[in-house]
Amino acid sequence: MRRMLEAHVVGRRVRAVRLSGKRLRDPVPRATPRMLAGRTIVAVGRRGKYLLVSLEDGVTLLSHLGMSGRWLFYLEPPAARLPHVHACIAFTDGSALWYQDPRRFGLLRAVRTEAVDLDPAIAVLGPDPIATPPTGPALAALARGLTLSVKGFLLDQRRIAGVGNIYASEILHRAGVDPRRRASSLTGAEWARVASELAAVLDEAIRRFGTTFSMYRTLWNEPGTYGEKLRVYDRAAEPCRRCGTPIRRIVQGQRSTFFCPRCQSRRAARPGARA
DNA sequence: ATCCTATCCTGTAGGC
DNA sequence: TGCCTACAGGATAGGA
Repeated sequence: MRRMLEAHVVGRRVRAVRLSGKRLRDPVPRATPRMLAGRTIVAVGRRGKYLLVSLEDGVTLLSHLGMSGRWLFYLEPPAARLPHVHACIAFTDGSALWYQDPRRFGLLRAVRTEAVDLDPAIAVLGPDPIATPPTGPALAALARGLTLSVKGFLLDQRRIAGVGNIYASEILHRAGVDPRRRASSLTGAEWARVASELAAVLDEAIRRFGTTFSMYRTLWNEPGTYGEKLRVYDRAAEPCRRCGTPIRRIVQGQRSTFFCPRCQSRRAARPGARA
């Protein structure tokens, strides 16, 4: 989304902003429209899952898509109105950016650019694995002493910022690690595999514009194509693509986890591993 | 500090 | 067809 927004909105000047008035994760501050109006977008950044749309005069629009949020860009906004649109940013050239979010778990607020890192949502984030690809030893250090599961570890944005529920399952399958293992119990070799698969999965998912299995769309309302690459997510009872064993679905911390009980066991033989 | 649970909200799929 | 439950890409407050 950062890359798509960068290509389409940098250089455009905000004419006006309309809000639905509905609360998202937090209330959208009423000052947001007047902080953006009249200013030109100069860059689009990202920290973990948060988008940072920065404008002139040191103003940044902070945004998170939550579970069901999407940004839609229109050269000419449609006359028919969509449901669940909580922000319409109209540009001076007639184009527009709309924020749509049925479940309203997203976040939207304008902040001072110099204070972005102090924003409570941003301040708690751990290292960003795309900006700085993690090494095995670095992950092992972050996990030292923790009793939570390795799946829970990957999902915790305060430890690693940016991995969500789909990619956590995918990373652990590719790394051959059981998601139920305690994070502190992984060997150095296992952390090394998690680190490299984490980087590989995020890289390919980004190149494919994300994973659409229902609601998510790109900036142009098209599905992302990483769904074609999924090995375990949403494939309960289907055969593992590597060994044919039925994929299992379990629940960890109220979130679904998908894994192959054979490939992701401690004894599993792994491709490329010595016998 | 770490962990676990419940909660916010709407839409959809599947069983009956 | 309607009615019901379960579940969905996330983060956080509050309690143990």
